[in-house]
Amino acid sequence: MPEGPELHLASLFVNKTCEGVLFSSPVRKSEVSKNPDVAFACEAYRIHATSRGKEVKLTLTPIKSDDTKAEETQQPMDIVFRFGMSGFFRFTAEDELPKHAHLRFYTKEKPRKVLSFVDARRFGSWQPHGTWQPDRGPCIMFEYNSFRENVVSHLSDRAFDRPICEVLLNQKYFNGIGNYLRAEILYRLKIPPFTCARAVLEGLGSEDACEDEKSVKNETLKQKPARKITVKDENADLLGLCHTVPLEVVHLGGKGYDPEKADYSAFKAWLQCYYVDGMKFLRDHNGRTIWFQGNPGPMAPKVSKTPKVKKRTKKDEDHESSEREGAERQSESTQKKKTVKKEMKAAETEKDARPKEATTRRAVKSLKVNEPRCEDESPGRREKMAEGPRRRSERLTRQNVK
DNA sequence: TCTGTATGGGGAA
DNA sequence: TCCCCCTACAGAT
Repeated sequence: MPEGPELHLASLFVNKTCEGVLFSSPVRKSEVSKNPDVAFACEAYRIHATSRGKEVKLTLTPIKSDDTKAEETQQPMDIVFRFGMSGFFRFTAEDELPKHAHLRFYTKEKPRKVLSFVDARRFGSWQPHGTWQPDRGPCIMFEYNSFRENVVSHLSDRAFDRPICEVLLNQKYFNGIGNYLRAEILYRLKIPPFTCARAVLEGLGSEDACEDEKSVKNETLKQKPARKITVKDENADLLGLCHTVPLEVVHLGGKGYDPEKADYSAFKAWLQCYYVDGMKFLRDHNGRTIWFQGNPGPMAPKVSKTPKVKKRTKKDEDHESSEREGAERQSESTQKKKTVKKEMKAAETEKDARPKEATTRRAVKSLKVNEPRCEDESPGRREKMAEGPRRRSERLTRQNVK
């Protein structure tokens, strides 16, 4: 689900569903989550959400009653969330608690309802008494001017030595851009993804040429816009699109990128490049898939990386007789190391044990080598890969309709 | 049953 | 520059 637009839509969802709702402590955390407990003692409090880039802040505000003693008064608390790959909020009845609801806020009113932070993969995190992460830059959507200024004034930073597609994921400068947004933005401007970022950004001003248009868009955001916002690509530069393209997703009004939801179709139709049939894709230097059209650009990796093919260790090299054999052996040793670790983990964790056992069995048995693949040269596989999530989402949509 | 992939990012070397 | 944290799913075998 979560890039900047999804985080913002999540904050809108919280504010809409929790408007006028009183909550009551304790705030409960799942057993399995490694995130911190939220110690917030209050008989009645309200919840309000704000977003900034790829973070959401929940503010818990106590409601004072007449018999509350001054020394017992709970101060307001901010909890800052990052959603990882699968985080989102849901508001349900207590007996309909979603699977993987790792942090739960209960209503005061009975029968109780629950605002849950749901996160299947548990890559998400929260911080009680949290603040916006200091290393993250201004929000691409709602701090547009300072976002531009932050990029333009730091172009000498070595971070900009890298390909533009990789720099767009650097949250120090592009707080809110994620994998689908970088593909969509570069596609609109027909910028080869592996062009040096500095070369692309040099010459852009800290002031946006289309400022009037932007303020209109921000204005419409407060209400539900009557018409769809479309970007005039010919007028906007790359930094401009880093602002307007995510706002288009917000204006779609659904949940953004979330194949599990029935209203996913509007988002899917909005995508022009990411996972779209006929588009090319490559692994970038961080092992993430970049979708694009046309020329990949001069800084494209020589060999597209495959996550399963691990780098060889010195120990492995000592025992090698040839490059190929060595690579195969290393792959085995890496798998074995993983197996040991996973076995230990499976033994110590009783909750969620079944999937882990399956993983362990898999790891034990799978000692064969995974041949490197070059994705952009295998159209059959590419089509299948592109098709996968579509089929899945269509199936899920059908299920939802039922 | 096995493999590969997925909207992110912290931290070790 | 990597490995790792995790679950769920599609497709291959």
